[in-house]
Amino acid sequence: MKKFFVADLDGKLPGEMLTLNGWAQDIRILKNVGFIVLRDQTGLVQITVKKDTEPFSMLGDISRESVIMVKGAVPEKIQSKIGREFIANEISILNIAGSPLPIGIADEVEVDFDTRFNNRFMDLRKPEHSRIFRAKSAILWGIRSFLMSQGFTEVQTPKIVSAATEGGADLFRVKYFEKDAFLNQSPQLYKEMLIASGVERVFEVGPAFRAEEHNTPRHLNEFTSIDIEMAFADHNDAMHMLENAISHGIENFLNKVPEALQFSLLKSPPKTPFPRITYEECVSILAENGLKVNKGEDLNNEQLKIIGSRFEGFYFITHWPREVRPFYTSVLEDNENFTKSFDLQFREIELTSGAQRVHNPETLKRKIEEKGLDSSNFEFYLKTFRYGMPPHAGWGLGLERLTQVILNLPNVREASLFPRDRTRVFP
RNA sequence: GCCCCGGUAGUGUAGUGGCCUAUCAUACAGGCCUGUCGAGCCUGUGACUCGGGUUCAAAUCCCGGCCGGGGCGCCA
Repeated sequence: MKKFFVADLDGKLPGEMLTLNGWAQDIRILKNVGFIVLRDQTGLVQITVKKDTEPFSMLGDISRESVIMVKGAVPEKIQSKIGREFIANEISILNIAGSPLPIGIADEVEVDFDTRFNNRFMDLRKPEHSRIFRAKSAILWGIRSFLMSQGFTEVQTPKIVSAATEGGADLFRVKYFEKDAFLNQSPQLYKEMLIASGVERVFEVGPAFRAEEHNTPRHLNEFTSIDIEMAFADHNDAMHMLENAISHGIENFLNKVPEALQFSLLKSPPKTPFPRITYEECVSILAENGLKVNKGEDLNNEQLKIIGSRFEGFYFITHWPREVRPFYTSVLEDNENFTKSFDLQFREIELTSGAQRVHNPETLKRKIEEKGLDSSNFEFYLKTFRYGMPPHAGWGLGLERLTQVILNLPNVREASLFPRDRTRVFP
């Protein structure tokens, strides 16, 4: 049906009869001429309607945001400030838009988050909102193609599960016929089971669910997790894979999305390797700033801001104390108080958590119990460690948070088409 | 889970007890206008989150509900 896009008009010769489809963003009727600003996913064009032509009489019937088809041609000389112009010979209204609009598109009026998300389909007609998802798509595509080039297989694992992955985060409970089940908070256990299956490098892009009642600009209750797991690898290998994946994702975004530089915070792919700082070094820096971190304690937001201010962009915090890491995290050979783990940070925002994993089944069982969990609930998982499990490492990367920091969005909800937060389950 | 803040036309706002018959912008309707482009000018339509209370009088004060924004904790 649709032959080409508005942006394809560039370079077309006058006189060639063409058909455009799109939304009538604005209509201006003067005494002797009329104009429609037509929008499609590629941009805007001014449709010029001369008084002596047949479509002039119907201009008044076209409401803003109506869907129209226009036949015509580009003029000899473009006079519109938009930079694209099209002289209409014939206009058809394909679907009239109601009025008033729930959100104005051409209006220069601020709209609250709540109104925006209640009317997300309208909100996304604004290019500054829809382009976030073109960016997100391109970032993900770059990461995906990089992982594919490194011998990874993309997998899909269950989101309805019977047991908690890590015991920490709260899970959403669902009815599963006569049983209780949960929405998975992470594909962690399944990724590791696939390592035991002999698929040496796996990744998954899928939803993760957290039933935490937080209300912040960086939390979603359903988010997209990019998760990898690789056999015969340690935490350093996993960090290499991560920084290169992110760099490729950003490179693909900057190269493939029109006008990416205009709205991206990052103007070029970040240089690898990313800087690394250990947890103990962070504690020392904070001590110099008069902030005390108790032994084995996580760093809070205030503390992460201070650490983050020392770096331009992405950086790793490595060797976290064992107390703040899940049971499947392996510890350093020469100091069991610290782990072969890392977080990827951008300023104070945590983007990734990763580690080398425990691969010895007895150690793993002991660590599950040390965390106060019932190891019998993890038998399906532990079993896969008893018949030939390689050493392995991996990470989970939050796609919405990554998009948020690359585009410098004030709120992570903007990087989710239909965000799920503490109070929103609609639309 | 704890704490703070907010809810006024379709949208975004002004308003802190009587001068509110509620401000402004934008949208919408009608009119004017030699090509406009955040068009301009004129006229008009349109709103106090819900329930209870205080008061001679409530958009305004109090209590509760509903809805939202944020901080902490926790996390990706």
